[in-house]
Amino acid sequence: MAADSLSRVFAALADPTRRDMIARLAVADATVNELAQPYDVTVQAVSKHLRVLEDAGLVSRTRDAQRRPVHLEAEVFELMTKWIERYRRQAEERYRRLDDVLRSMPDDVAPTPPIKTGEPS
Amino acid sequence: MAADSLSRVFAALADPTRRDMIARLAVADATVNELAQPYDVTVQAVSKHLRVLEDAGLVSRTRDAQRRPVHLEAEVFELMTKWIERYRRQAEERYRRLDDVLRSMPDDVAPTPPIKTGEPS
DNA sequence: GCCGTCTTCAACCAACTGGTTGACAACAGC
DNA sequence: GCTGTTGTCAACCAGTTGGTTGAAGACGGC
Repeated sequence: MAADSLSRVFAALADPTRRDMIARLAVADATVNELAQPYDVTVQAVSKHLRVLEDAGLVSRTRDAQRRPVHLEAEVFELMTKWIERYRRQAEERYRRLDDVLRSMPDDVAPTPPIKTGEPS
Repeated sequence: MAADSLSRVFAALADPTRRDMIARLAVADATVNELAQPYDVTVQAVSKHLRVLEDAGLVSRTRDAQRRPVHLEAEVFELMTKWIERYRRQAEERYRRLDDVLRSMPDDVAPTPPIKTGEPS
């Protein structure tokens, strides 16, 4: 299913709790317990969320005794912005081009497909 | 669940088929049938995908007789880029600041802060 | 008015998700 | 060596998702 990395990243960020964790990790690294604090869920649930984020490459976990500090890996964001920007630009350019075409179109070229109707000759 | 708009947008883009549709819609508007052509799924499945994209505000559908041309709404992309860029910048700045601190830190200053920040021990 | 085309609606199904509880592994400290 | 803390693994459950088939709605053409 969502095997490709882009799908994993988008899916990971589709959850508000996970986005909030990202927001907090942008400020400082944190342990699983610390991350779990503000939410009304078990530590296990948070651990699962972190796994999703880790699989998406958005965070990494190191070892510090029995603690597992979580660290934000912001580079992956570029993957997304690249994808997004690509199509945003493409769409924008298309609109621009379409505008030009419409503006330069003489009256006798109707935008109505001249298929078998009262033929516009 | 994914009630907020940001979640809907991310979730919508977490599917490769839907991302592919976006890519094609960036080139030109298309009908449901046209969109369904390349994929090995039923038209109904594609219609469902389009509903997800529409709910996320990524596409809009107009009426043209019994056809429903699908149109890409690229503005929503900004919502995402804004979110992403915010935390990417924040994380980057944090790393920069941390770098400064480490660089300017004399040996006799213990790196143990009163609050638990990501201290590299 | 009927037919064919394009599209959606409804019901159903398998798989995934986000949550739970319970057990257990790893480690610091006493 | 026990004990407490931190975190993960496993099994389970309800709800969502992405797909299917079948029926029906909306419309142009004849």
